[in-house]
Amino acid sequence: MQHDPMAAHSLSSLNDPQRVAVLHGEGPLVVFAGAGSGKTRVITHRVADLVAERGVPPWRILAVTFTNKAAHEMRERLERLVPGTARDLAVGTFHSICARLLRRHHERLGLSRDFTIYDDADQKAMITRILRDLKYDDKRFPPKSIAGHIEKAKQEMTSPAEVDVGFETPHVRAIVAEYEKRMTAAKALDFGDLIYRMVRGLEQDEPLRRELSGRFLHVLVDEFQDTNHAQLRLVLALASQHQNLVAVGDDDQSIYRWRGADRRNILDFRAHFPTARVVKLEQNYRSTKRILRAAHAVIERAFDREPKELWTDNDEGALVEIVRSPSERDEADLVVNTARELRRSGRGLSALAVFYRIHAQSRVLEEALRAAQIPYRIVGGVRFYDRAEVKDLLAYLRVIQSPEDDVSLLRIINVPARGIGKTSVDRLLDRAATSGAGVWAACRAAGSERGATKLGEFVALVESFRARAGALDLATLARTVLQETGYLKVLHEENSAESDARLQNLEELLGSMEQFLAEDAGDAEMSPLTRFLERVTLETDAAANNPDADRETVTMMTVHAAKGLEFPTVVCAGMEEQLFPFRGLEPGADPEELEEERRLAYVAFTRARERLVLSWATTRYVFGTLRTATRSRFLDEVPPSDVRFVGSGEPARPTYSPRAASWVEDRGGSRLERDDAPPVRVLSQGPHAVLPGAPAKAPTADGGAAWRAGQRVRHVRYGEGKVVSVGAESPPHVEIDFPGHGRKKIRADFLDRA
DNA sequence: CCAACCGTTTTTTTT
DNA sequence: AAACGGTTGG
Repeated sequence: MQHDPMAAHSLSSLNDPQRVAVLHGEGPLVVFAGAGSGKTRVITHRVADLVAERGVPPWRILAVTFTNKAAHEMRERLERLVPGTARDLAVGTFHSICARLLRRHHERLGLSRDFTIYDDADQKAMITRILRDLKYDDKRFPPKSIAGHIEKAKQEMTSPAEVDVGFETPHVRAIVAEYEKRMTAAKALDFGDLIYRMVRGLEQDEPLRRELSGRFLHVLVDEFQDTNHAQLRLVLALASQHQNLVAVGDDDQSIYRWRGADRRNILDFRAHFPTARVVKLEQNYRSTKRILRAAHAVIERAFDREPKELWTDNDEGALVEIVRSPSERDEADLVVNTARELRRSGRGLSALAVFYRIHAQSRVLEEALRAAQIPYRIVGGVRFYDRAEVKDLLAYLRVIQSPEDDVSLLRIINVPARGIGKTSVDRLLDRAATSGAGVWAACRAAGSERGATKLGEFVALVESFRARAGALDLATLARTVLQETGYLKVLHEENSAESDARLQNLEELLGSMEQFLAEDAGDAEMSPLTRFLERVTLETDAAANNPDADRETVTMMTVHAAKGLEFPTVVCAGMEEQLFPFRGLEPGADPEELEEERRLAYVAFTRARERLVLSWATTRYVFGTLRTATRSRFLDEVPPSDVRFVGSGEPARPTYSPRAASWVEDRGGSRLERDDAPPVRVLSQGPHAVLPGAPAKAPTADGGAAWRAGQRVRHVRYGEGKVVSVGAESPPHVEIDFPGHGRKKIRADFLDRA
């Protein structure tokens, strides 16, 4: 292959360990890549080098990423480094790669070519129906926990038929066996199946393993610390022939244990591959020295890590701020003030990210930002593809693709209402359960009988769609469905703010179909319909398709969503015990839980480039009741010489105890100095400023009459809306129609006149 | 078959 | 605080 000037230039910009990782030849390699150490550069440059310098065809390189966003980014970066090659690179998440391989080799794996992928909600619906048919109490056997057992078994590569859950085992096994049976009948695979089936196929079908592991000359896996056992087995099988496996990750940033991720996969890499080369990337290019010291102080207290310490040539930087607020409202004001500061200084709002441990914390922050008219954006949260109308349309398309898909069929059988009510559906379900032939077969049988006109019409409707599906393009087919089912008509007739929002969402979905068709490269093996459905089930990370990602806004997200990102200024909100760390505090708790919280804090701190603000509030509403909080232990671990305490956020007379490797607080017996002492209540601005025990703000504060239908009102969270009805309860509630949010029942003293 | 009403639950993180 | 699920009454 000829010399690529771009690649050559890039090599000289790499540091020594980075260059070793990029130029590493054959054989296994594990790269411990600390936060901000240029990990993505190493992976993309390595791929580029393999293609441009070593002449490896891109389709013979497999790159596994953690998110779809990361997969897209890698493709884009490779395209820039070595134009014309990115299209052929085999890159994707574990799930998308397995889905692709399972389809390509469906026949020998005993799968239908156009299998459907069930997400968690579909899986739950399936289990719920099984419980009903098998007459199990869904209180005693919660569908979520059954789903958990199934998921866990597949992650650990044990047959779901062998789940062991203690004394309930026989019942759970019966349910799981029925689940597997019906999934097969429905031609559906759940998320766990995608990996589990592929691994089983590879391990049991030697020719297949030879074919695939022969194809992939090089296998690279990013975020290796977050792989689970099944994923490890997959990687081992795919790399079995050439043994050119590169595992990149950071055990300190392993934050998905709860989802089956096992840090041992990266820590014990050398046990799997005794000849593996080990590279550690420890130079950090992102943060100031102070920020790194703060992060290191937290992570060095973790047990059982791969020894390493980040260092940087960057400046010492500003002190880390630890801010104490009397309430979460005041904490939100801190965020508002920080945003205003950045706007004033010309840095802009996009320089600011706010992290929290759980989504529920975003509400107060949103209210404050809205009230201050500061634009913000939430990463994650409610997903587009989770909205009811979107799921309805997708369910229609899935039924058109394969009517055996019971879960989708039952979702749409009476949507929009077509006179197939609960009684009819129940009769149908009983019939299906008795015959064992699936719901669609039951529909067809029952639909042909007299007295079941509605059902017959429904069957005819679906069949007419199926007949036309091949001739119509995806978007036209979807439009036809919306029209001929009357779905659009019903929404138009409803003519409310909510129905408008739904129509808009459907319009957006149709738009994304058209875009998909335009960009689509085509695939001889799969129809566009199949591929589109697969994509929307697998590409659920909100960041992947965010149109306004670079708008000038504050960004807010959970710490999990922040992994891999960086911002000039980071505010970590809610640094309190029982919130962050959230778990692992109960006496009998698994110590690993607290360890994971610690790594989560490390991830959060290391996102910051220049300024890190750690905020906590002495009181906070949890489940609508006021809770007194204590500072997070992680705050106490940051060296005080790197900290500026704001709002008496400092511990009372701290003494460092190197022995215990933690900050021990000497409260000197003075109750007044305690941080968890009753706070002096400072009233914050805004419509929520209500003294505890004081009468709620009168809804008629402007001296007018009580609330009445048709009135325009404003809510801090939902914006302007129109009163639909006024409740008689106390405290008074009002039902409001908010454009874009639908109908909400809101306590009247949380409203202002618009 | 629906709206209204009640008590209950939510809040970890998500491919 | 507000959404949700189940029940009941029209």
